[in-house]
Amino acid sequence: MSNQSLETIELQLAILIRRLTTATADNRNLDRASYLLLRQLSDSGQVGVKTLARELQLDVSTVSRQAAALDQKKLVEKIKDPTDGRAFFYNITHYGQQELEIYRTARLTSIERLLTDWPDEDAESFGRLLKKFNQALRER
Amino acid sequence: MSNQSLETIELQLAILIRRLTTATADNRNLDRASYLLLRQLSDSGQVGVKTLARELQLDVSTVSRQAAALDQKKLVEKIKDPTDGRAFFYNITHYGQQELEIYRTARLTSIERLLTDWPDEDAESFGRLLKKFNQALRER
DNA sequence: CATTTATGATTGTATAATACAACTATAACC
DNA sequence: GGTTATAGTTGTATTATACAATCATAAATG
Repeated sequence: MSNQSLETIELQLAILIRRLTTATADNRNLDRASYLLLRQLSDSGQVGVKTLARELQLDVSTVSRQAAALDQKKLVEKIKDPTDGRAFFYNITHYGQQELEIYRTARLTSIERLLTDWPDEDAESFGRLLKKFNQALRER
Repeated sequence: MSNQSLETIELQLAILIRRLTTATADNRNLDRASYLLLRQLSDSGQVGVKTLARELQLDVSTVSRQAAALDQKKLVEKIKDPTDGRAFFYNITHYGQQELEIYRTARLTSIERLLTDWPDEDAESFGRLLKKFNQALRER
């Protein structure tokens, strides 16, 4: 790998993360943290915070608070595990599913706006490489 | 642009930002915020917080605090603007320059480790596309 | 030239996202 | 049945950020 490429990636990642931290701070609906948690629940529902924390690679305490916040807003419901007195399941609610879709669509739209004049090939590569990079981070 | 690409980018960006927020939280030297500020000072030194805030697209108050922290650690020095009683310059110190290099090298190394078996072409594209995306974000 | 307005910077306050440590309640193990 | 492990929550701390208020000085205005 050329050193030039490496240096570009290093700097641009630093910039990107700062930019996105700021940019996504200004939403009134779902905050970024809740978004991924809600997505995860929408997919692999019927799990507790421990499992979610593992899947999302976050501390259990973090997920516990985020899940409590979603519960508060009626986006999920917390159900006692009948077979284990310590454990709970979370289920996304119908309302949660709707809100998730709304938020996701808004995100898609705003990203689409950023990419308006990108060649298809660039958009395709960017998605693929982001995914590949995340994979590498996850396995690290 | 295919909807598939868009959806991939949307999700992978959300994951990336979470991952990097966490991953870079555990360094003892320079925190991420200081890093970009210090880089900026290393390049375009002799400017005050207002200019820095504009360049970094951050609120002035944020930069003011970050700069104060760098000053505290002797990584920069704060100099009164002789021509304007309200204003200051910041200059990176020799020590600051050294620390910046050390930190940057460490970052390069850890990213390089992630990309070990990436084809050159992928690394090159990833850097180029990140930069392009940041550009789009900046101009938004 | 005196008053008002604009500007550079700092500080107070608030919020979001996170981790680690301490704790509670229940289950599993021997 | 006592000890250890596990699911989850809560207390506390840190980092990064923004917005609003404030301070001091400079610039503009009449």
